[in-house]
Amino acid sequence: MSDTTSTTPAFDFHTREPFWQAEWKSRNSFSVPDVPPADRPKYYVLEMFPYPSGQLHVGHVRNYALGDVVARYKRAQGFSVLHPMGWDAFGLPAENAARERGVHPGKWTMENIATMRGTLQRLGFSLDWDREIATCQPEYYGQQQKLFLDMLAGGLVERRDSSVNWDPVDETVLANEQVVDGRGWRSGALIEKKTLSQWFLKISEFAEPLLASLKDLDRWPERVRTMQERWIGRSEGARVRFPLHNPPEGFDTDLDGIEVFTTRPDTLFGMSFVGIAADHPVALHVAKNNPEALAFIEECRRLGTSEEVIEAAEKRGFDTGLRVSNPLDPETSVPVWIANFVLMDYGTGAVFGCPCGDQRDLDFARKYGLPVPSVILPVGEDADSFEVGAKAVTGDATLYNSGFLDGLDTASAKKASIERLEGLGVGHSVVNWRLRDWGISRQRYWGCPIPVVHCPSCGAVPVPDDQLPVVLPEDVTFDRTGNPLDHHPTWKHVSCPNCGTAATRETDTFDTFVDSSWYFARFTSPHAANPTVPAAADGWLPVDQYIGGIEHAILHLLYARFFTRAMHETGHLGIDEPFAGLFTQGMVTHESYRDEKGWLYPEEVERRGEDVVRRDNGATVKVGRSEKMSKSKRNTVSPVAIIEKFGADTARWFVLSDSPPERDMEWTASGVAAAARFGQRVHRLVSSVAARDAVDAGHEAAGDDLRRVTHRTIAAVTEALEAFTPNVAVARLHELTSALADADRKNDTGLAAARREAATALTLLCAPMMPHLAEDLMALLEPEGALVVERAWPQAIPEWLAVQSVTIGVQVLGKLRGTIQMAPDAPKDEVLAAAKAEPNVARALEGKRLVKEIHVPNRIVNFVVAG
RNA sequence: GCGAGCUUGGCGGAAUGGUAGACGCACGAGACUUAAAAUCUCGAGUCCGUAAGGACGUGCGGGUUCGAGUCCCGCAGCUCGCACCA
Repeated sequence: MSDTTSTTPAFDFHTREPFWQAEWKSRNSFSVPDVPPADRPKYYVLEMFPYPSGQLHVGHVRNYALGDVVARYKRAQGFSVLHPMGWDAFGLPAENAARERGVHPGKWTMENIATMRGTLQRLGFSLDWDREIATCQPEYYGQQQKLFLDMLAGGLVERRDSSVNWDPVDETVLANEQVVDGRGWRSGALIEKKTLSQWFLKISEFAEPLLASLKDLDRWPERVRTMQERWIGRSEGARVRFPLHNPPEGFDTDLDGIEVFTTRPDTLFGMSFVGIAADHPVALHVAKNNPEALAFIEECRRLGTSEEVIEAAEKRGFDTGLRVSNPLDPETSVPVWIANFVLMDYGTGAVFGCPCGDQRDLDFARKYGLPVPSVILPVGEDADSFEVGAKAVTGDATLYNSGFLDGLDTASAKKASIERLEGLGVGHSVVNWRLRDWGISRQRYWGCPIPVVHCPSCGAVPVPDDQLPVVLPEDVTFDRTGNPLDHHPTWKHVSCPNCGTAATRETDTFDTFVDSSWYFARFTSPHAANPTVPAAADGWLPVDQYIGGIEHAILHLLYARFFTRAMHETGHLGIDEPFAGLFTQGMVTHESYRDEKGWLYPEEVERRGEDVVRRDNGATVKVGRSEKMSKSKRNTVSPVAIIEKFGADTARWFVLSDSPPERDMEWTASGVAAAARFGQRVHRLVSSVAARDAVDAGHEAAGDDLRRVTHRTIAAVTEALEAFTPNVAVARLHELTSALADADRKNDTGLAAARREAATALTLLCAPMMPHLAEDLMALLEPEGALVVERAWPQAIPEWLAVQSVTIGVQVLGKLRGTIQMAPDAPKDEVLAAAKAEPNVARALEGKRLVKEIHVPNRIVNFVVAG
């Protein structure tokens, strides 16, 4: 190899990368047993599994490269590492493909999986492929059906009516995000609200523990915890019942009052109206014989879906003519309004309006000329002169004009008012949660069948264990609207497991968030006959490091946390929290290019000096800012093309360089080229060392400096990987490479041992990022030695971390005036003397009186002077 | 509206309260080459100065400190999330 000319590429990734991949595979380098071995600590690294959309994109490459760095690093550190991969394989795009192109969702999905698996494997990730799972396979979803039935038996599931977005043209239910301006995204039809009987998981019963244990997730990003906290939405207050003064005829007895949730019971004396949601039972009752009320309600419903954002500021209402009395002040009564800003699905769907203490109530009162009684006095204001203006009172205040609450501060008044309400039997303190139960029924084909049979006499009957899994029928058609499961000729017709009479299967399938709520547990025993195997699941879980996009900060992570608890309750897991550490990585962005004809792909343009031009005709192209890659702007890069042109190691190295992983990173052609260049440079250098420097050379003093750099680099890279900053590790490896290049140029055999040591360290330290190159280099350095994947992480020797001399900055009044070289830990008086002797410092001190001398050993000297 | 995060050279970024700008990109100069590519070396925050050196400098304004990119208070801009949550 020593006579290699500089024109041939040193590292032929086209052949070497597949070679090492095959080598790892044949040695089962990345497989681990279902039960973690007792002789080593376990480490479970997991990246969020992908939806098989068709092609891997560079965002995936970044996600999985990060995870692979962790996995390979931990493996080298002596951990037994579980690092599995699978597919979030159910979902709507497969059905859309079926409708648009006539391809069966299963076929479409499995083909996509094959393509994407191929790309992942070509990237050389250290995955245990024997554990691969696809959620669309009965082996997986059948176990999910068991989990569901156990939760049903355990009282964690409920069937109840719920309203959905119904597209009357496509005859399908739409998710909220599929409803655009009140119309179906595909059909354009006006969406209707339709009430269906649906299955719910009782996540709200877990609101308290889900909230409480957030504080223990100290290796989660603060903002994810905050988002979940707000989503769960605990709020303390009171429920208060307002008796109807003038109930209209025909009112049900349970409608003889209006129940309100409030966090401000202390402001009851400031009440000027009660607001109810458009869908509130009282509102609906009023609308029965009041066309105007009905018209207003219908308008509110429309606004609910379409112009919500535009009209957000506009408070509107309708006076029902009903009045309620104030329980704390029974002599008074206030009107009941239907108000568009009151939500039916929060609290009780009714509020009492205290305009002086709530901006919305104030806006509403001003608009409709309702009174604004002043009951909250801001600290420092005078009761006789204070008036509420355009802003409601918030912040520190005391109550006044409020009977027995007068003079109390907000907190005391809340307490006192609740006590009074409870004494009167008209209210009580409650904790209200924003989190609502999780509706999991979807009227779709491509999902996990809900394992229930509906019998006319027995009702909803669980499918018995010996009839599981309930498998999706293959022979379905998408040539008509609606759910194919529903119009399948035979599938849904079964006999009741209970009584044997003719019954029908549930044709709804699970929300695909269910599939991803427990896959991390299934990975620990992916082929077991039960959902989990306790020794495996409890041995490997929790996931030590979970890595994925911030877009899953709330739903997926919250559902997975809930599911883990539910699986604990039903005996499938022994833990409560699935993910001990969470890392959310940023997006990959790219410049966009366009000319007058439209957007251009990056490969259609090239840089010429300052300009970017079209490759085909040289015309100048307009360059847009770097933003999230999207097909519509054509600012995408294909991982497959990058691998073919530069190799997997280059792609991996590049996505780990420069940008810290939690931030967005910009994909640039020059950055990829630099990564490729670096890999080749390392290969040239290490080849040179391997060819020239004897394996058994002894260390000589000439190599001391290089040794120090080597060990400092080992320490620094280790620290950087521990801190999840591979970009910093990359920088340190550049430095080691430069130092080795300097030593390589010197024709000094005294450097031989130090060069070998540096080359070996460089190889091992690069390995988590560029594993194939590292194997090639190690094979050059030690042809008979072990593979890199079988080697331990290098250890920095403390002796060589010590520096020979330190550069100490010398400041005068905090301004740097010079630097001095000193032996490490030199005595203070020597350092100060040398500092004063530094010519530039001496000049700055001249004629000044020394007030104070600051000395931070090995770092800085600061002279404080006067005069 | 509420909340979180971010703001450092031409660009991406580094920096336990202690020499700001490591490392990389782009750029410039040079070496090698008939030439180019590749490779290698050197340079570079801005301004003043031939230089030595000096002034300024981490979004803006204050503060704490011998010393602030870093800590505290206020403000602005950008990004993201939630959004009439009673």
